Amino acid sequence: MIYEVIVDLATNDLDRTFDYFGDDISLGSRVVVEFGRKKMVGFVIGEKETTQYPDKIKPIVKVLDTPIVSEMLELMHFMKKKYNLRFIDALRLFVPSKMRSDATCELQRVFITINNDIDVAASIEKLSARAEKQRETLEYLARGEGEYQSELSKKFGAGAVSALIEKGILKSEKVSVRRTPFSNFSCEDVLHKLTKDQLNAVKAVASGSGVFLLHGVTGSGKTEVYQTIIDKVLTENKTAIMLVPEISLTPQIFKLFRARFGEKIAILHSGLSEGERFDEWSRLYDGEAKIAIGARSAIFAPLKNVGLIIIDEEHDSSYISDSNPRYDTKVVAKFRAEFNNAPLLLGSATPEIESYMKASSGEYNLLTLPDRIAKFQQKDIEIVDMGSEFRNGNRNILSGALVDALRTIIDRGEQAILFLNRRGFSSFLMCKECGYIPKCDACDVNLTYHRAVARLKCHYCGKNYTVPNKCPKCGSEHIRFGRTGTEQVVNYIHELFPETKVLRMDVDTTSSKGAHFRILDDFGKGKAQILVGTQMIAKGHDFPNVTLVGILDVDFSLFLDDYRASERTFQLVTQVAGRAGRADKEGKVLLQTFVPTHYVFRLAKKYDYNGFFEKEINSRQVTKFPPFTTIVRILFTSENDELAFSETKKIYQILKEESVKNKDFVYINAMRSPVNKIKNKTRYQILLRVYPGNADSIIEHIYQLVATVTNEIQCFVEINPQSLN
DNA sequence: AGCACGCCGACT
DNA sequence: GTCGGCGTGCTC
Repeated sequence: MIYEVIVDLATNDLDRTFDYFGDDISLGSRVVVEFGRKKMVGFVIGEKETTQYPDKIKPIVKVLDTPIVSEMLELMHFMKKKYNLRFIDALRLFVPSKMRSDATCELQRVFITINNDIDVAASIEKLSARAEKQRETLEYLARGEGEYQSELSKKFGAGAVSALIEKGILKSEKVSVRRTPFSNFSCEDVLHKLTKDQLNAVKAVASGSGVFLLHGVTGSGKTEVYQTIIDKVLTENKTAIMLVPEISLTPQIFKLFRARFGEKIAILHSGLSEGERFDEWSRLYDGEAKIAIGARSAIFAPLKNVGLIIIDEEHDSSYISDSNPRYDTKVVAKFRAEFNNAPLLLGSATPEIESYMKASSGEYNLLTLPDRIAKFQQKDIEIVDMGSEFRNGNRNILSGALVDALRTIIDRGEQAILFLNRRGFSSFLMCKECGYIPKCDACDVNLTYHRAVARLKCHYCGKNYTVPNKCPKCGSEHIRFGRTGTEQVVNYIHELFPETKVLRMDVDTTSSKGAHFRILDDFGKGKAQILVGTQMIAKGHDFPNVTLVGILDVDFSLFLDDYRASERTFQLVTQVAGRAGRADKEGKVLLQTFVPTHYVFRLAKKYDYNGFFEKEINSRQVTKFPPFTTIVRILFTSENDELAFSETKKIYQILKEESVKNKDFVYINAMRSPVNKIKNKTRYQILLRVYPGNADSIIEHIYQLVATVTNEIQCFVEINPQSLN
């Protein structure tokens, strides 16, 4: 038989199969082949009877293992087409990196059993009195059916195990798959504890297929719903994948799911070493673990017979991979769910606008958990007008109201969280007195200040403006940009309350491994009364003693040059506010802003997601932004500026011409990329917006066009990009 | 990505 | 004469 092999090299001209011959090799096998005169690892992705190259063809040297199942081969083809990936880009996502860095690392694990013709009791007798570990090992094995060598060595030491093999008492064999016997258990005892809404959600998802959107406020018990449905799925002898944002993969979550599902879960997160990741992956592949829990990449978990996929905090931007290989986890999840005829459950307190629209239109099934469970209660959000603070002479980072509130909780011995926005770096102009922000005439998008040319630019259409030195709205001269860092806030608090301990959490303080958890843990234990931090303190942590949450500079996120700025801000405020949620204590949330009347804040104050959705969806429709259009960005990068320019222009002109004839084009323009030089490479971009109906075919066409660009220019196509830098 | 082949300049 | 520069092209 002729086999079609993809070699493990990521270059465009090797993005095709090479024919080799061999016998009885399964598709998806990882093989060693001679490529040129080097031995290389590759993947078998096809087979056929004949080859076009009968005189060149070589044999497959060795079959290592078969890590890719047919579902993943289909997913590979799907992702290649959808995201213009190379075969190998997709394949690499499906396999732990250890299997590449270490080609000899075979999937087969060594399984140890007691030799059939051995009398256990007699053997134990014969062992030396000092060989206690060996005796323990043998006794342990006699009770079960056998164990992986790695596990056994962990328990009794490698020495004891190998000594017993040496004596011929134990038998070792390489196995590629071992099914752990599945224990049936009932989840009836859990079901009766659920609220009516939770129960409805469980029933709907467990008996259905398609996409479900679970809209439940913070503390409404989404986790219970997830766990119960996973239980149900397991009793049907199926498997489940649960994705959470990387940042929510806290020890608390591990504990919660370990307690419920024990060894049946495998956890994949960025903190794992190559070896650990490989082990967890293997446990899923072997069928030993049935539930994969992890961040984005866990969607590629090697599970068979998937009965459920959950994406928690579905609005989180980390589900979109914005560096190579680029893909949208939700799209991949939908593919896998459909392939397995399994439900896909998206959960969030503040769903993505696009998801909620699909839920309203009936494309997704909407499930709601409107009530918080007893121990949680939403606290009032108080809006503090920083403009009026400023006019009254307080130019500090903290408003009078927030300082008073801090004093109160310090006196009571309670805790506070102060939240700052990490994205403050993006510089836009704002009037400190009236909150006016310059916007682009054509795009209804906030302008960004470019220091180099001292002008304001629109990142969506490229139009630029002069910088006003007076506010055009109120005439104030206090129109400027600026930002405050966590460090400044900490220093200021030290000045005000020298006795009070403060912890700081941001990129600077969490760069070392585990620092993240340590800071949160210290704060949880009460080692500090105030925690000052960025984005990373917004999620999932539950500190019962926190009774005050201060949101300091969320305006920055509101005025990013991003069509999702309002959405992101609403999500952020809702999420941060949820940190002060315990019912048995009084608590409040203070939100400092220069634009107190902005609808995002007005609606967030009332926790009114539906109101926000209505407002936002209207504005998206009017301004023709997603989900009513699809944004495509084609980025050209090169050290050769002239060439990059001319290639950009060439592609632009082709597309421009098409856009005149094609009604699906809403907008198209070419420009220098806002960050127009990175590592000495100039950057140009073409931005277009097209109606979603035929977006796929237009995008495919763009992929073809981009393939004609000379190799000297790197060219990337992004769909609904997260950032336009 | 490697690794060959290949066709010009400056060396014992 | 030949050693070696890295441009170009191929790997089933």
